[in-house]
Amino acid sequence: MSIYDTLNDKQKEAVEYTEGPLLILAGAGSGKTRVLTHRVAWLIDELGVNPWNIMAITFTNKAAGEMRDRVDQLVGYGSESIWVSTFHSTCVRFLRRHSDRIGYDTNFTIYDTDDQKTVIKDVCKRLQIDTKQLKERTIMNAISSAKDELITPEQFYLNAAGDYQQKRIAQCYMEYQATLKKSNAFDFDDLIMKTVELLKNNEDVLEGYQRRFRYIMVDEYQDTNTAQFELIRLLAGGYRNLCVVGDDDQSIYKFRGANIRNILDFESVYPEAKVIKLEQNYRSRGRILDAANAVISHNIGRKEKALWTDKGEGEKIHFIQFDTAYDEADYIIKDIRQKVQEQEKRYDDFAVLYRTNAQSRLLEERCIFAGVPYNVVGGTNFYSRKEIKDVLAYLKTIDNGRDDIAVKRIINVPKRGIGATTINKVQDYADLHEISFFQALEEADRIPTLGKAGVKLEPFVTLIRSFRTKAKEYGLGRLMQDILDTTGYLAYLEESEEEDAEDRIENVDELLNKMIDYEDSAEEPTLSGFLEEVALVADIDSVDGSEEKVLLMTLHSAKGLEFDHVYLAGMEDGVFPSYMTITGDDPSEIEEERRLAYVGITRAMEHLSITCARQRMIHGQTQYNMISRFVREIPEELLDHKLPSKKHPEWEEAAFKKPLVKAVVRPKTTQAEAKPFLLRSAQTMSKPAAAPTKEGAGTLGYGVGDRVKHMKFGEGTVMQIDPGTRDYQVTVAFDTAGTKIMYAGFAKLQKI
DNA sequence: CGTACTAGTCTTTTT
DNA sequence: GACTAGTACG
Repeated sequence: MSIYDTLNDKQKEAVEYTEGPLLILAGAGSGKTRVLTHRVAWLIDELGVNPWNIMAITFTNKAAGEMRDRVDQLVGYGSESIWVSTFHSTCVRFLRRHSDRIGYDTNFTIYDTDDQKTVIKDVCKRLQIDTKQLKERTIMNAISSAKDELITPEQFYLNAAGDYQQKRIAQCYMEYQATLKKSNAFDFDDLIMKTVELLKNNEDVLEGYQRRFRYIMVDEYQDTNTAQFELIRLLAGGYRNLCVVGDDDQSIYKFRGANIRNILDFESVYPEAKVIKLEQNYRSRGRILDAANAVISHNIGRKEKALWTDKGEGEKIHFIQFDTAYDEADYIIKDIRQKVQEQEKRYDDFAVLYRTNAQSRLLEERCIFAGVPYNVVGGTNFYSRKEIKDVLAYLKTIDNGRDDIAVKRIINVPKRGIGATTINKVQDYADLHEISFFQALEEADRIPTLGKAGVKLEPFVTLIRSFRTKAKEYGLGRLMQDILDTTGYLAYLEESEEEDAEDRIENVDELLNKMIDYEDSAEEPTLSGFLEEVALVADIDSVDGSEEKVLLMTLHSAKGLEFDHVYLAGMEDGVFPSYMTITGDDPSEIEEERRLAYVGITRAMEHLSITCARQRMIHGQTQYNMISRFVREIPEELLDHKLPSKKHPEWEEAAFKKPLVKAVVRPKTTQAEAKPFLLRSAQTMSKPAAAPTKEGAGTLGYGVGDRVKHMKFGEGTVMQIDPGTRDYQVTVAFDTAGTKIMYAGFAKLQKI
């Protein structure tokens, strides 16, 4: 009995077809990871390929690690020398070796989105761009998309032709790129684009890698962008043993430049390519699969596939609509708790998926309230916290003195009396002499404009220099500890009056632990190595599936995972599909959302619950949404409850009438109120509960002359109500706090 | 130079 | 509602 006997015919074919280009169209749950790992095993065991000659590119570090583990289990040796990593890590490895070929030092820094924004801001200032007219965000997105498409600043400028705005962006792009180069830094997109540049312009380097990587595999191929495709094309250019695995129906990263054409056109780029479809699903029950198939069939321009399963139809899909998002969250969490208590389930059998990170808050709250252990994936990244970025900036400053952003970030943290004026003067000097910011600091005594302030700079320079010396003899852990002590950063946190000071200290402590972990586990621990690992982690990477916790995450994060019971929360038009895509005029965006729905549904193995709410707060405003169109695309017989008819929907009609005030100021719901609408009386249902975009004056619940109560200011009298652009401005004369003008939505005044 | 307050934006998703 | 950038003031 061999390990390959457990594969079906198609899977086996894909495993054994090793020579030449191969496209595996793997539907959700069709065992593509099994195919990939067995394929690697096959290459090593049966064909005697040296693991060193195999490269596999995955989407996340987590997937890479899992792949290595599984190959290890199959083969038992050699898995450590297979090159398995993400696109970004792969490129960093190339660049660390050869970036001097394209004019960068090999100890470059990686700029994250925050750093990018700082640079862009600076660039805008220099180019005198009015950021009200041309937003930083717009510029950043434009540059990022350009890089995804391998468009250089010069090409961008040419493409702009007569378009003034585009020309301005092109100038920013040029200036931005120059700044990065001066700082010896790459942004995320550069990692790919510059690697392509490196390989294209250095034939010896390219040939070296082409010879080494005889077999290349790419997972989640549907989410690659043009630059990534070009990278693969170059690397596979020698042997052409390129195997890509993907599912066009699961392409959900168009906003990040993913080019679905890469999968649809694979056969035209590689005419000799073999195509194998994996259509048997081993994950989900029949009804779940039927629902997924029904939804995705509404998309046009996809590769026809028919997923099937022999697992039996399973139970119906559970659908409930609630009055409020609060009720929805309450129900989901209590339902999970009940199932764990009454059935033999573990908390990690459950996942709640939603469209936007903001939706996690309510669920999290309910978990705490109900005592349900949970893990939120994503949201605010650990590494984007202020205190973490500060400490990292110290490390970056020590590692790469040309990283101006890092230096400027910490030059006055903790306070050293070095303000904006001084920094600007130093920067001017640096610009004038074309040196880095730190070099300018070192020459502070030669900057005449500084005056007295210059004295404060010297200790800082000495401090950093001493760290650099220490960095050579200390281990990483000790270095960081020393930084925290010597700079007084820890003391600065400890003395902070802020409420979350303790959390921050914990976070810094956590970072120290990670650093020590890294030092212990890495083969050759270096500061650059640690910083790059930190820069390239994805939220999902840190998720440990064996913990007994409910997972809360976005649909995007859930890709590639599976759970016994999945809850899809917030299935409402305006939330999912998002407001942006509904109101936008690009129909392909709805299709992308639909693919996301498909991904969500197919995460479920045994049970699927779909929930939505009539009313929810978005950006601090109450919104009233209809049931998601995607739910309506599921055949009714697959659901356990009928959907309310769309023709005379009492409650939906209400969505266009004026709302009740009560709906806005809502105290915590009791259990009894949290009943799903299907169990409610018709009377309750007909209650108009909905909302035009702006609240009418009548909806405030009070008028001029009324006595009202405010949480902070106490009682007072309403003097005036003015319609503002978004919300009403209310002037209130408080008995004790004086007269205040405030926005009605924020003030939460209650009539007394 | 540092702080405290105000106004504006945001959120669709992320390596 | 939360966060951030920008401004006025001490």
